[in-house]
Amino acid sequence: MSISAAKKFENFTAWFDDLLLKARIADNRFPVKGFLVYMENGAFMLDKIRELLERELERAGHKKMYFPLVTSEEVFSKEAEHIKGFLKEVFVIDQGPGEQRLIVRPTSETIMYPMFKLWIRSHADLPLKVYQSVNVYRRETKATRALYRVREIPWNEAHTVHENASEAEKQVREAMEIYRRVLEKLGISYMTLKRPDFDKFAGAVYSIAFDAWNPDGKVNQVATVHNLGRNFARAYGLEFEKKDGSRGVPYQTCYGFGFSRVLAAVIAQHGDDHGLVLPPVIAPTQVVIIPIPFKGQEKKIYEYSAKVRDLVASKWRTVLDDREDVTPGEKFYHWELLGTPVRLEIGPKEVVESSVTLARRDTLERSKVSLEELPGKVDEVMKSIESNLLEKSRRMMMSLVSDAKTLDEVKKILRQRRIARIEWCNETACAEKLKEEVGGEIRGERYDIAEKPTGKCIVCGKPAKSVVYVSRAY
RNA sequence: GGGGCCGUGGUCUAGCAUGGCUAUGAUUCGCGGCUUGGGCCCGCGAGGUCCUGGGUUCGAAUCCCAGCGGCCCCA
Repeated sequence: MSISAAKKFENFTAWFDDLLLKARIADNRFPVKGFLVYMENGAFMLDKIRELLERELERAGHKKMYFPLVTSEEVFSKEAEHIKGFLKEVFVIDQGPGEQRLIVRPTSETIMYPMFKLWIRSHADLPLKVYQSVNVYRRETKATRALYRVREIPWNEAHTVHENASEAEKQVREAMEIYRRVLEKLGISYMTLKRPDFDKFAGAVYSIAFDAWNPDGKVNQVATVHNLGRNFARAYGLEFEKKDGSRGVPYQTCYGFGFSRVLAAVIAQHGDDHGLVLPPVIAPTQVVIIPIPFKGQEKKIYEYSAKVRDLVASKWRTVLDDREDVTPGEKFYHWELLGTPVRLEIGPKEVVESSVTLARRDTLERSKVSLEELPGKVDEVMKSIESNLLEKSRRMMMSLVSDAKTLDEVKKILRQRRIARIEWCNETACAEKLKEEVGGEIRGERYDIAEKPTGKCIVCGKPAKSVVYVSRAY
């Protein structure tokens, strides 16, 4: 039994924007479009998400570096497809008359790869695996949305260089696995989709995206993994000496993970009518203790509450909410809004029994726990919340997808704010027609499992070549 | 890229059509009191470039133009 999450499905935008501000995650009122202020809870969670990801990247042998914010127009323009994809949305710094203009990174290929050229001499320098967690900047022309579509994008980008194509291919799988682990820890469910050619990263051989479900039916692309082949390597003159003494052009991959979109997914997938529901690993406060100080017994209750706090605070981020001008009921709502996973209520009864009442945020279930059992029980509940969030989110993801055999059915599914699975002939013309007719776009075919088409293209009726997913998107 | 709607204390909002009193109410915030197992109540107080700039007018939150910002729909 959990609280209703009806509000976010009824009017997602209002629910979400209201929550961002009330839960002190982000303030969208900064006077420049597409830029927002991350307040203490948002900043805290972004940092935690970053730590989770960086730990995984380090484990897999990536090295952290920091590259400059800018490059020159000339260097930026070397890879033809890439510049075509990004030129319209880069911010440009005008240094004044006679000085070259600078490009602010929309992503860092063009900034890193000239350096890779200097660093890579032989096969012994490969594989090269580096990453950085920085902001990138894109001058979005469409409407911006807090966390989902911003112009200052906090993310992590990793870039790798390999001797041959199969090593690069292997790297793609490693990247997918890293992202899977992090998203799973956060209870986020998603589909991994290989983007159709017309929608792949500018300059890539192919792109795989992590599309997380969203209550309004517009999928949220939280991460992408790209196999770059040798496109950039050729454009930026990367070369290395092979074991046999001959020279070769290396293969590259890159992958990006959007912290603000992942945070948005956490909020959107788990939140309910009372506010945030946070996975323990990123919750700014993990345990809140609420004393219920009856008249004449205040001292006893506060002292006991402090003792309980000391019992859990060494392991969990704990707050004893001993404000005296706020009623316990109001505190319940307050900490539920903030998504605090575990609440311990302490009144006269608990003091007498040497117990606490434990309420978990995801289901709001309450139980009595003795003091001796408390530390173990808290650990257990935290684990249970983590797995419950993931499980619930996965069930929702599955329930959102339906097969469609006609464009009308696709339309109907999208109108229900859901995701359609269709068969397609792989022709761009059909993709465009479909987009025009139904208002959603082909997001790609599953990467994690092979889905074989058995029928005809939903648009033109010719034999289908792939099974793809259609939805609206941020 | 095209179209529509909108912008009033920190937040939400009335007023705008048909220009005219000290800009409405709630919430929030501060102080005091009372309460405390789900947003309690009472008193006092604070808080406004009515998005910005220009125009029309004796007079603009209100009408007109431009810009900035937000939301929705279509492509």
